[in-house]
Parts: sequence; C-alpha cells; structure tokens
Amino acid sequence: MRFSEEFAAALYQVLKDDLPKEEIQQLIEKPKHAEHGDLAFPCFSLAKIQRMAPQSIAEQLSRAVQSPLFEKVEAAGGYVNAFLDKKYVTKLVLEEVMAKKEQYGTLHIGKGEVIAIDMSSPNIAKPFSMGHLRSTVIGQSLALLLAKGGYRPVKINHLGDWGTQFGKLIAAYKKWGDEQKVKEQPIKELLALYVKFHDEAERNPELEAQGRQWFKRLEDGDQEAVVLWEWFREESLKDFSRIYQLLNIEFDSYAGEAFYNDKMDRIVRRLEEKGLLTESEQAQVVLLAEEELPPCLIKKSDGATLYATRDLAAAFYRKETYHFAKSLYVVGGEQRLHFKQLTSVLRRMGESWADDLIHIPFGMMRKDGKKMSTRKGQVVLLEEVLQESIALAKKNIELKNPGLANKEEVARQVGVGAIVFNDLKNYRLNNIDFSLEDILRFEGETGPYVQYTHARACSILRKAGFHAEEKRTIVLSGEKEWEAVSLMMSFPEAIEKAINDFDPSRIAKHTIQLAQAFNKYYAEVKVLEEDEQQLSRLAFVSAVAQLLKEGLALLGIEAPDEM
RNA sequence: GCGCCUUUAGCUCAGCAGGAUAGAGCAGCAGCCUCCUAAGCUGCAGGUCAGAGGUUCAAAUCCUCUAAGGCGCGCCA
Repeated sequence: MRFSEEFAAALYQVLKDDLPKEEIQQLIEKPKHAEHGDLAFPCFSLAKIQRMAPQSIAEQLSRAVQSPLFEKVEAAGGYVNAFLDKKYVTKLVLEEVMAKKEQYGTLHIGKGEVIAIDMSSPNIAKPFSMGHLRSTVIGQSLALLLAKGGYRPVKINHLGDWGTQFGKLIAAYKKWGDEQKVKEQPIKELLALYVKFHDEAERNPELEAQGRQWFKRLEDGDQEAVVLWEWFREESLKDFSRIYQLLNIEFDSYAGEAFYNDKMDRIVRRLEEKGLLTESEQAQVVLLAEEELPPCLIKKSDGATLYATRDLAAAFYRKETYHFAKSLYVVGGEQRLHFKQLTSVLRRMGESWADDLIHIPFGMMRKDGKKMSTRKGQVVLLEEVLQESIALAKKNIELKNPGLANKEEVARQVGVGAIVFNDLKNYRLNNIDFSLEDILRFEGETGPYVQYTHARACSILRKAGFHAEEKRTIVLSGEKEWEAVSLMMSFPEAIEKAINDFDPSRIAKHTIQLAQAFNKYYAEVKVLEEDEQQLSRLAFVSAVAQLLKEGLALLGIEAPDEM
C-alpha cells in the first residue's frame, strides 16, 4: 500500500542511521483499533538499538514525521500512530478507483507466466458430489486471481475417466444393467450399479476379479468394453457440463486420465534408462528412501500402470505443451504424500522444474463427521444442492422483490453464489462438515449478503441516474466513508496476498468486510439527500459497488444489479 | 508405529513472516421500516486462544512436549 510507503519514507528521514527503509516498512502495521489511527510504527526494536525508552522514541518520531497525507501523528504506548487525512485520502482513493475501473487492483506480478491448474477432476460415471465442489471453486477462483495478477492460467479438468472402477462398472452393467434405464437417468443408474457391485462384492469376492478382468479388456482395446466406456463417458460429460454451466465455469482442457494412456511408456522407459526403477514384490517402483518417503509405485505386478505413472506423464505433457512456470494441483489434502512422491521422482529424473509442481491441498467435505463414500452411496449430489439453493433464492425473490424482471437468472446467480461463497470463505485446509442449513443461509457472512449489498448500491445509483463515466471532484469529509475507503485502499494488497498464499478466502473476507462497512454507512447516511455532496457520495457508492462486484467476480460469483 | 493437518465464544470460523484492549457470523435476548431493497442496521450477553514448558521488551501467533480429532503410509485414484 503506497500510504504505508509514504509513512516509511517519512520515518526513514529521521531514522536513517538506525534502520534500513525495508525494515521500517516491515515493521509498520495496521492498528486493530480505530483510535490508534490508520498506520502504526512500533518502537520496541528501536528502543534496543538506541537504548532509550520506546515511549520517548515514539514521542520524538511523532513530532518529526510530517506529510500532507497525515492529519495527525501521535505517540501512544511506544507506537507512532499516523492518522491519514480522511478528506484528502478519500478523494485520492475514490478518484483512483473511478479512473481505473475494472483495472483497479490489477497487478503485474505474473509477468505473463503460464500457470497450469489441475482442478475439478470429477470421476466419470459417478455423480458430481459436494466433494468435487471444493476443487472446482478453489481452482476457478485461483485462475481468476492469477489472471488479475498478470499470470496466464490454464485450467485443466483432469477427468477421472480411467481405472479399475470402469472394469467394475462394466461388469456390473453386464450383470444387472438395463440399457433403457441408463439412457433415461445415466448417472443415477450408473451410480446404483456401482453401489450394487460393491454391495455384492462383499459377499462374493469373485466379482472383484471380474471387474479387474473387464478393465484389462478395456485396456487391451476390447470392442465391447470400449463402446461401453465411451458411452458412460459421454453421458457423464453431459451431466457435468450442466453443472459447469450453472457455476459458469469453463476449462481450457478436458484431458483426463485416459488421455495419457499412450504417453506413459515413454516415461517408464526414461525411468528405466536413468536406472531409477527397482523391482519389488513383482512391481516396478522408484525407491525414495533418501527423501524418507515410501516407494513410488510405477507399475503393478501385472504390468499395469498406476495413478503415479499417469500423473508423471501428465506433468511432462503439461510442461511440454504449456511451458508452465508453475503447475498447480487443486487436490484434497489426503493426497499430500502422492504429490511429494511425484515431485521427488521428477527431481530424481533430473527435471529442473520438479519443484514448480505445487499441490494446493484442501480439507475434506464430510457428512455427519464421516468421509463421503461413493462406493457406499453416501454422497450428496451437487446438482441437487444447487437446485435447492436456487429454488430458495427464487422463493426469497417472490417474497421480497416480486416485481423483479429476470427472476430465474437472478435466482440462479444468488443460489449458486451462496454455495460457492460458503465454500470459499473459509481457509482451504479446514474440513467442512456438510450442512444444508449452513449452505442455504442467505444472511450474515454469505454470498447473498454481499450480492444484496451490491444490489442496494446499484439501486441508489439507478435512482440517481448516476454515470460513472463523468469526471467529478470528490468533496467529502470522509468521516462516514472511512471504513469502506480504507478497505478499498487495501484491495490490491488483498489480491496479492490471495495469490501468494493461493487462498481465495482472503478475497472473500475482504469483500465481506467491505459489504459490512457499506451496510453500516447505508443505515446512517442518506445518499440521495439533495445537497452539494450528493455527487461525491454517489461516486463513493459507485466505487463500493464496483469493488463488491469485482471481489465476487474473483471468487467466480456473479453480482446482479437488482435482486 | 511413522508422517502430515487441525484445535480460538454454545455452533461455524477470522486473527498467525510476534506487537497495543482476541474479532465476525449464526444461535439467544432487546430494539430499528411514514426514509435510497429489513437477504439490512443498532445494542446486550457470551473467551483459562486444547494443556504444559521454552524463546522474547512483547506469544493466540515462533520452538518443544502432551492430549484430542482428522488424513495418509505398495499394487485404488
């Protein structure tokens, strides 16, 4: 934030001999309480250097620091507290937001580098569950944030479209399947078959063998198996695309696991050439004892490939295709070990970019304290939750704003926004216990709350016939606006932090705070009061609306002008 | 057994490259719509920051140990 740089510069003028500028900058903090001003400099570490009481150092500094930016600089409890000139800074900030428009907060830290993002990755022939939502929305938000930061994200949907589970599914279909039923309700029917297979397999272990057999046939290109696999895949994709449409998400690539079927030999050969493969219990592994990791399984004892093999092939393919600077994997935390192994193997292969693979883990979505399991049929279907949320949004609209023009579309935006926001507002690594009640809450710290705040702001602007294009001079004391203005000031900083920590929740929190600040303002100040400051207040409202919309947009959430 | 993650108000969580009095939301209670959308606002109440040591002028924040919960640990992905 440039105001803190100003403060640091002013302090540096006095402290030249004792502290470098960077260190001063680092020490500067934002006070928790408004009575301590907007910027604070603690003098405790200086007290050691100068061998003086922090209080008296603060006294001296506060007298020495001067800048038109500050209306007051005072010493308190060993701190130098600087109070920004609200009138002047409000004017500066609002004019900047209005001038830069959507470009406000845009950063150039990415320098056009490509960032690959492995995200969403639902499993074919299984329903899109609440569990997949996290990877999808976190990945989407990271992509948006990275783009805002000057990177070029490439979104890859690494579909789970290969593996033993398809053998099982084919076996189940051959045994109990009904073509007509599958055609009518593909995912539902396929899931039922899958669950039934696991049910029966508990009593009849013979089934497992049949499943493996069918998968082998599939891998060998057996016509019957391939046709069924393609059919299942097709139907699943149709299903998924409905959900992605609701969420308003698109991908740059749908290259799933099957895509790498013919790309693994090469990798295995390379591992062999480099002498990294070891036979162990009839399987081929890369030993990682030095890294204190368990061995990474490359080939099963029957010669079949595994997850790790596939991911290695994918890593190479992505490097060669996209020339990424970083390759992100938005995948649950339970796969930490796998990604450590992946990186280690690449490093052993001598790939300089091994450490550019970054696992972005997240906590689990659980139900009643337990992991959701597809096999046991204990899944909550995302689409059902989405529809329920949209229906509730619709109900609210009918209740509160029955005259609204495009109810269906707004209900979708709000209903979906509630779900996405609910997922992104908390720190990635927290486990989430699925609660329909929490998700369908539209009050408090929720997506609809922010959307509502935005709609209110838009409503004022509409009534006033405000046009953001017109240049205008801001004349506000900035007192009532201050909290919001202060947040607008730190918006670019929030984006940078979100990018550096791969943490969308930073933006969610910042946006919530701005909405809260504005709602307070709204309750206190009549914007449309006809006086000489009305235009300035409208400019303020317009800036708030813009940043609320932008904040939501960075989370992948739409912001209707009216709701 | 080993490794990783988590533990802050009744519930869900912020706050963590150490800094001043630990903050929100929900739930509870009490208020606010002749006024720009009450999906809102105001107030009250609610805390040994899991526990014990340590480092420091200063620890919810860093280190060590303990406890509880979760997730991993070779032929699933």
